[in-house]
Amino acid sequence: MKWETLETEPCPVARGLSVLGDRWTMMVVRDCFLGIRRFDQMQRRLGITRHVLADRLRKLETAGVLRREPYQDRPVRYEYRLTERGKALYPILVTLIDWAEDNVPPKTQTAMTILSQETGQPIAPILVDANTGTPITHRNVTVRKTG
Amino acid sequence: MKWETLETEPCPVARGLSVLGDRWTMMVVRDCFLGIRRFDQMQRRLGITRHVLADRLRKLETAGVLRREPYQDRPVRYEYRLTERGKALYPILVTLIDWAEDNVPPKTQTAMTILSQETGQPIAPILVDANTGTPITHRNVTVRKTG
DNA sequence: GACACTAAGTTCTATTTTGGAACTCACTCT
DNA sequence: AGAGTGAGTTCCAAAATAGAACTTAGTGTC
Repeated sequence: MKWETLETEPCPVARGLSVLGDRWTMMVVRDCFLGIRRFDQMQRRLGITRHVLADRLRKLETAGVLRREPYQDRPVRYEYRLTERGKALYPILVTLIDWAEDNVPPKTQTAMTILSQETGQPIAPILVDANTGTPITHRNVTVRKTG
Repeated sequence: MKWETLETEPCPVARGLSVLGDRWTMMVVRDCFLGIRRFDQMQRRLGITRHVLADRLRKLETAGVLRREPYQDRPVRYEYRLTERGKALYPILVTLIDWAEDNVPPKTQTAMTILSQETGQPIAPILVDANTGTPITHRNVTVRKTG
C-alpha cells in the first residue's frame, strides 16, 4: 500500500496518518505551536534536512494545516503559521507529550512539562466526553463503522 | 539527524515520535485495540508488507507497547497484545481519529465514529485537566522546560 | 507417505525516501 | 565589489519500503 491510497481510506486513523504519519511532521507542528515560523529557524532547531523540511511544509500547506504568508518584500520571504485546522492538532500534541513523558525513557533533566498558564501548576490531561464529562477509556467507548 | 538520536532527545514529542513516528505504527496499534492479535491477520488488514510488519512488531515489543505471547505449541505460534503502556496510547488514538474525521477529507460513507459503550451516542472528546476539570487549549497551557 | 495448507516469519531485488552537503536567487549591508 | 541572509533547489549516497518468493514446523487429506 502506498501513501496516496492511505488518504482515501475509510478509516480516520489511516487518513490522519496520511498527513501526520512520519518522523518529522509533528515536530514541525510542535515548533509552530512554540511560535517558530521561519524555514531556517526550524531547520536549525530540528536538524532536519532542508530538502525534507521544504517537502513537509508544502504537504502541511496542502493539507490545510499551515498557511504560507509573506512577511516582507524585496525579496519576498514567507513564513508558516498554523491554520485553525493546525491548531486543532493541539490535543494530539498534548496526549503525545503526556504519553512520552511517562513511557519513553530516559526522562532527561531537560524534559518538558505541561503547565497551566494561570496557576503555573503541572497539568494532568485526560480525555472526557464533552457532553457528559465522562472520562474516555477503551473500555467505555467503541469505535464503529457508520454509513 | 537519525532515528537513534531522536529517542534520547529531551523533548517528549521527539521521544514519542521515536516510537510512533512513522506510517504504520499507529495503524498496528489501532488494530490491537480492535482485538487483532496475529501476524497474518494484521498483514492482510493493513496491506503492509510482511517485512515491515515484522520490524514494527519487534520495535513495539522493544518499546514495551506490545508483548509477544505464545498461543499454541507444535508449532509454537505467537500473538501480540497491548501492554499497559500500549493501552495508554488510547487518548492519542482517539484525538487522532477525532482530528482526522473533521479535517482530512473525504469523509467517506464508511467512516468510523466514536460511540459511548453505554448510550451508543457519538462522543465529542475534549482534553481537560484532571485536577481542575478545565479544558486544555494552547491558550491556557504552556509547555515549559523543567529540570 | 506425498501433497496441499497454515501461520509466522525471512530473504531477495527494485523503487522510494532520506541524509548531507553544495548551490541558487533575490536581495541588503559594509 | 564582496560578504551576508533567508528560503529554498539540486545532487549523490545511504537507508527504508513494496512486492514477491522462500523457509520452517507442523496439521489434515488422499
